[in-house]
Amino acid sequence: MSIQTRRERERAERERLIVTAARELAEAEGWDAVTTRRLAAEIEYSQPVLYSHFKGKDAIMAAVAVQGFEELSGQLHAARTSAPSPREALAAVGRAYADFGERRPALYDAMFTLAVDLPFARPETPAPLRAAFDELRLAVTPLATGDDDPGVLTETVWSGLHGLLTLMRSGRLRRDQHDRRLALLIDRFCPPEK
Amino acid sequence: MSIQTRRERERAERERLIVTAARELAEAEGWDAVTTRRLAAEIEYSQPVLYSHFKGKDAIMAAVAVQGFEELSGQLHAARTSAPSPREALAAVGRAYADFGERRPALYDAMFTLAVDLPFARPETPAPLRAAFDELRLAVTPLATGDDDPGVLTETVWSGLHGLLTLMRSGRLRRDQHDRRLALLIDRFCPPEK
DNA sequence: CAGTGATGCTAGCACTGCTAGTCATTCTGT
DNA sequence: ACAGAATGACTAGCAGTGCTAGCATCACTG
Repeated sequence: MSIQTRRERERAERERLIVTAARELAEAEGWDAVTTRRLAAEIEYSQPVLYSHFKGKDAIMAAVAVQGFEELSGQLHAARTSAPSPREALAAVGRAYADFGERRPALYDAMFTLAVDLPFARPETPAPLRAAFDELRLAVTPLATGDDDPGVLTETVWSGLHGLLTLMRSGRLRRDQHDRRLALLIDRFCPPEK
Repeated sequence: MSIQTRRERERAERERLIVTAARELAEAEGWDAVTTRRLAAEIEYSQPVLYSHFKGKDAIMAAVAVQGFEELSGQLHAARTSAPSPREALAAVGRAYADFGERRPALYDAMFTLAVDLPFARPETPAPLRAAFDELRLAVTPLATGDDDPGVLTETVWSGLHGLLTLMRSGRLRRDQHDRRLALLIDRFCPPEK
């Protein structure tokens, strides 16, 4: 029994090792540098070992993405709960989201642009994904007006943030205007001040 | 002289053939199906011919993207000018933009997510790109309030639309709520009704 | 101690974007 | 009109990709 469990433990550990190595390599040199050969060399195992843990490269990226969601939800939570008002909470969460995308571009891509085999907005959505989305929702809903559906509203704000990030990161938006765009977006999703 | 010009004409024609073939192949089967071998077979020339016209695959995709911008700006223009009021013009342009992204996903990706060697928001930005952005700006600016900078405002609306499209198309947003999100986004960028 | 199953390995497949070098065709200068 | 130059498309190949079949070695069981 003990041997079995040790095996499983070692196996789980190696799986974590793979995910961590993939993540670090991606953050350091971008996803293009994360090839199965390179990753195998990094963990000091042969290439096919990866496939005994994951179905393929996509699955490894999905696992990295889940780690990313954990980190993101933590940062959104911190930003939200340390703001004095709902208005400032939304602004802080928006900034935290944008900062995350800027500081961890590879991670962000795995979460929001590349890997597709993660189920979003579904019953089987992994917990970290839910948690991150919930943080956003908790920041958005206090500012909902009238008959806005909280889910739809949150998705729309999220889309705005995502669009700002991706278009800027791909060189399609002027970087020096980023803060103004971000402030403008958030402002438009706050009810008019009285 | 005439022979020279005929040569150049044939060459230009073949270049158009390449771009068209790449575009049609991408629209039919996605960019993954557009390999240099496949594309060469499609135009009934050998592979290296592509490299006598374009620096590489990216350049071909960029050329396809430029075609996409021409089409997009035409559709945005039609939507904008056939609307009776600025408010409805913006809504129509938003819908036209979203429709374009839905109907021509491969083209949209070449324009807004993949190819990077196109200069955006710069002095040397190709005309079709400018035209498309201008259409958006012409729809957005009439609804600007106070001290909004038109350029920044347009970029922000654009980002919102882009985020909605990309997140939905990658399966991260519920498809059935698309219209509500789009309406909500547009609404937030219209000044409060009197 | 022989047999059995798990496990990580080497080798290789089919494919990618891209390029070097060859060869036929066409144009140029005398 | 003909030798020489140059253009241009081709075949073949390189270095790399994700992934897999099959083998050899090891740890454990009866």
